[in-house]
Amino acid sequence: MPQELPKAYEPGEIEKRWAEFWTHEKLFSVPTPPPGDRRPVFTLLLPPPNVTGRLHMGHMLNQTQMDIIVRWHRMRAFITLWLPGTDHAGIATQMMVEKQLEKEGKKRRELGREKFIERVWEWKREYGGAILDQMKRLGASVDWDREYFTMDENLSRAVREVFVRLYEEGLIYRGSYIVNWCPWHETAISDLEVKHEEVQGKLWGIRYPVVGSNGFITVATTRPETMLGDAAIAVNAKDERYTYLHGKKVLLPLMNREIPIITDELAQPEFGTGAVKVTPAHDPDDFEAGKRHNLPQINVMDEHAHMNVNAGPYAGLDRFEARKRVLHDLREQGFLVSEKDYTLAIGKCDRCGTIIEPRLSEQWFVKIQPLADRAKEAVESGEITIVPDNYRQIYLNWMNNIHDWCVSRQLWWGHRIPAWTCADRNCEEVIVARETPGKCPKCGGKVEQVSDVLDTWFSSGLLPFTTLGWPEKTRDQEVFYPTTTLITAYEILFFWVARMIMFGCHFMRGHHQDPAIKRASGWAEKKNDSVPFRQVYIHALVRDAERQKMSKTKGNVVDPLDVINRFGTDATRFTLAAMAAPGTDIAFSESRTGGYRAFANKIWNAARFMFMNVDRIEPGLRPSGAAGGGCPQAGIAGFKAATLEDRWILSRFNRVTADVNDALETFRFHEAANRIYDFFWGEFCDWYLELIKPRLNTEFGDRARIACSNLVSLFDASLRLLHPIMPFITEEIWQALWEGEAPAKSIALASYPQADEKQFDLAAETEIAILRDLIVSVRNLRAELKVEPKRKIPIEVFAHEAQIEKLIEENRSAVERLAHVDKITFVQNSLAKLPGSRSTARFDVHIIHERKIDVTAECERLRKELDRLERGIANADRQLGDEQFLAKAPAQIVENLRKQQHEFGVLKDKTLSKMREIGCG
RNA sequence: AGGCCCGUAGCUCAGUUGGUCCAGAGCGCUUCCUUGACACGGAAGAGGUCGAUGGUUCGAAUCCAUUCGGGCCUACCA
Repeated sequence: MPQELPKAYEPGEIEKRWAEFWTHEKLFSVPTPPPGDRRPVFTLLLPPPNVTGRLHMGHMLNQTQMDIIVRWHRMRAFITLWLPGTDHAGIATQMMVEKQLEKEGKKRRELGREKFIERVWEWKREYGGAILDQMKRLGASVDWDREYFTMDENLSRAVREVFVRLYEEGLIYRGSYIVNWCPWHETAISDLEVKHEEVQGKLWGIRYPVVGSNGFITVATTRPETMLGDAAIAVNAKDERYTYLHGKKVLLPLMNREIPIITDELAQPEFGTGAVKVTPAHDPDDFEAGKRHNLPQINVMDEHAHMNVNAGPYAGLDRFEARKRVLHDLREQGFLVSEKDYTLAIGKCDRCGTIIEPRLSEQWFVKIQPLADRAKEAVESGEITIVPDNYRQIYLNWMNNIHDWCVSRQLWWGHRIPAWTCADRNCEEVIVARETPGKCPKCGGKVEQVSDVLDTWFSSGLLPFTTLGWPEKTRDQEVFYPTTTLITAYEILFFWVARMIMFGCHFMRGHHQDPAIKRASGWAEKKNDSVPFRQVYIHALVRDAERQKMSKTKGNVVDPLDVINRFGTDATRFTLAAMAAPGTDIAFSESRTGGYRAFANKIWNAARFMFMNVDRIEPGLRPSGAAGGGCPQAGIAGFKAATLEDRWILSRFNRVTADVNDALETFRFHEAANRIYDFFWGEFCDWYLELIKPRLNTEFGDRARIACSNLVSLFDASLRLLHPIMPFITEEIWQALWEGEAPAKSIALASYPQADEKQFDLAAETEIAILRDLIVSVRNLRAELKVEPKRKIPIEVFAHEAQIEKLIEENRSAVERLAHVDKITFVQNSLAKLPGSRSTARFDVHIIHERKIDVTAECERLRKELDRLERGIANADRQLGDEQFLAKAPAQIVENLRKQQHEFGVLKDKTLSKMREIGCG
């Protein structure tokens, strides 16, 4: 046992040491359980951080919560697998390496695809692991032996398999459609990757001359440059204002091209002039309209969003420069009829902020409806539960309005689409295959692989089964699929969670989890094992102290590693847990973290106190009755409840244990954390330790030995209770407590406390509450009467019942010590009216002290007290006089109210008599 | 345009299905204490009509409606 623990807790060295120990000893590695293993299983997939990622507060919160849940299950003897890995993050990683090249004065295209990808792998080898190293620092108890990377060969093979199967099932198609195009990245992106922003723009009115008349038709647009690609003007068939123009043509200004006037639902009579320009190559609605009317798709921009040859005189201009010129020319030529302010929502690229251009291009799509239907059903039927509940509805709403998913990206880094096209211009056959085809199966010509790669979320959506060996059927899948829980942020509910559900339900259809394991794990009643997880917990967003979203541009990002360096990982974890009430965002406050570092310090010093006593009383003492090896164990087995305070703390421990287990079951991390905090500090340290000090100091054996042994057993159990939240300090003290003879290699593998109802003791809790009241009352009086702190004073006590007098008598020395009293005298009459007294419904206490009380202050206090009591009595009278209340309220409530009414009555009388006595006005 | 969340002490937040919480915690603040686990400590204290209004109920911080204030997300309206 360490004789000399430092006085103050220094987390840095301790945390580093244990983090290394845990990974080095492979404590959290989970070999595949053999057939016949019937233990319960808990599986959790780490939402893979980007390889380019740096740890931020969101990760830290996410990982803290996951680690708490994981450690809690592991300590309750579940086979607990937490699977870590990283995501290749197509766009982000490619950008990172491009920037690196830029510094060397090189460009991606100069290097060529193959060389470039080599460079990315190099970069990945060099810097890719950073975030996982940071995770180790947090103590994340993941299985490092199973670490994956989404571009690993086995996962890549699975991606190809999925793509080919979906294609064969008709769920993937290729075609020319309008997609969100980022001109900066030069790639298509999905709807989800577009962020909408309200901006002040303009709405311009442009008039088009009607061919064969002197008339005009006026349309409105926010993007005038696209008029260069107009293919028609649409009016609504029901709009009588334009009936006379049906079948006519207009002359497209600037381009001098004739285009038809068509009738289409696209034009809504209420909006603007009721006439709308149709530009099929530059707007999704117009695209659809164009198809309905067989209009040409005139693309006037290239992949950089510069105008192309189709834009005639504007060719070569950037889109915004072109807009200026078009407007200028329209104005000069008299076609621009109006210009007004207009707020519009423009789409920007999520990553670079460039304004998205709707662009007509050849892309690959996943036909989403059949997948979405099953994914919706999995949640509606309760096969997957989403916590908090309101996210369930958000998920379903999204599923109901889902669009086909554009999965191709014009990038180099990623899973290349397993599709080839015949190089022969006359053939152009498309082949989708698992392996590179030798030649075109149709014409025998040479084939070229499609250059696009897949959306990064395509591969991450497969992880729940691909990390378990899919497409092979493996024992890992039987045991660990469906994964149990997913803990993640709302931000990726659609990007990732929804896609996992769609893919999981589709590709794992017909899968069955090992029935014995499923039953043992508590999922017997769930019918469907194709789902990727049984439950999803969506955690909050971490904001800064001012509730602002953290962002690099605002410069308000709190670096978790910086916080950890100052306060310790345990304190940071505890902060996040304690603030993580489900459904509400966290405003991260460092003062709070400071408070929890103090808590760690408190634990540390309580441990020093314990060790000091063990060394003195019984060196080599171990916690008694502790079960190792993660067997669940109720209560504290070896605890000998010899005294009132022993019975009390044992009861309290069991109640807190029940609450903590209950809270963790439903992801109420804050409640678990606060319960332990209040117990350890407010009850264990403030009262229990103080109460047992005299016993520890007795020179004669048994009393001290029992006290010491109880202390050690209680401490052991408390450490285990706290361990999931504060893994490091608990490991440090626990290992010291067992001095190399622990029942497990680590506290992480010891058993988690369970409540034992037999150890609940309501009587002890009530009695300690009375003694605490008495002690606090005396301290209170001392402070008010300004008794010098060092001076012991005599008190008188009047107890309402003999039992209470007996209780105080039996605990006389504790009262004397903790209230700094030198003599207790029991009297048989109320002391309530005496100055320098305090009353409760059970006793009056009076301190004998010559100092005059401050009458004004005392009267004011009494008036407040009286006021409080009278309000309480009035309330109770009103309710108890109400027949409806008596008839409808539960008996327990009525009884408690009666009791309260009585107690308040007693106290009111006491207060009044005292006020008369001191002469309050 | 639709949807969601929040508004409780100076600050940051708890308060699970309405009653035993007419309200708790941490930080901050005031007074006192360096008593051998801990000043990252101990003791005592001040501080809130739970955004506003109306309703449901025997009973509301907790449910409903309206309203004000703050935040967020989804959306192809020129």
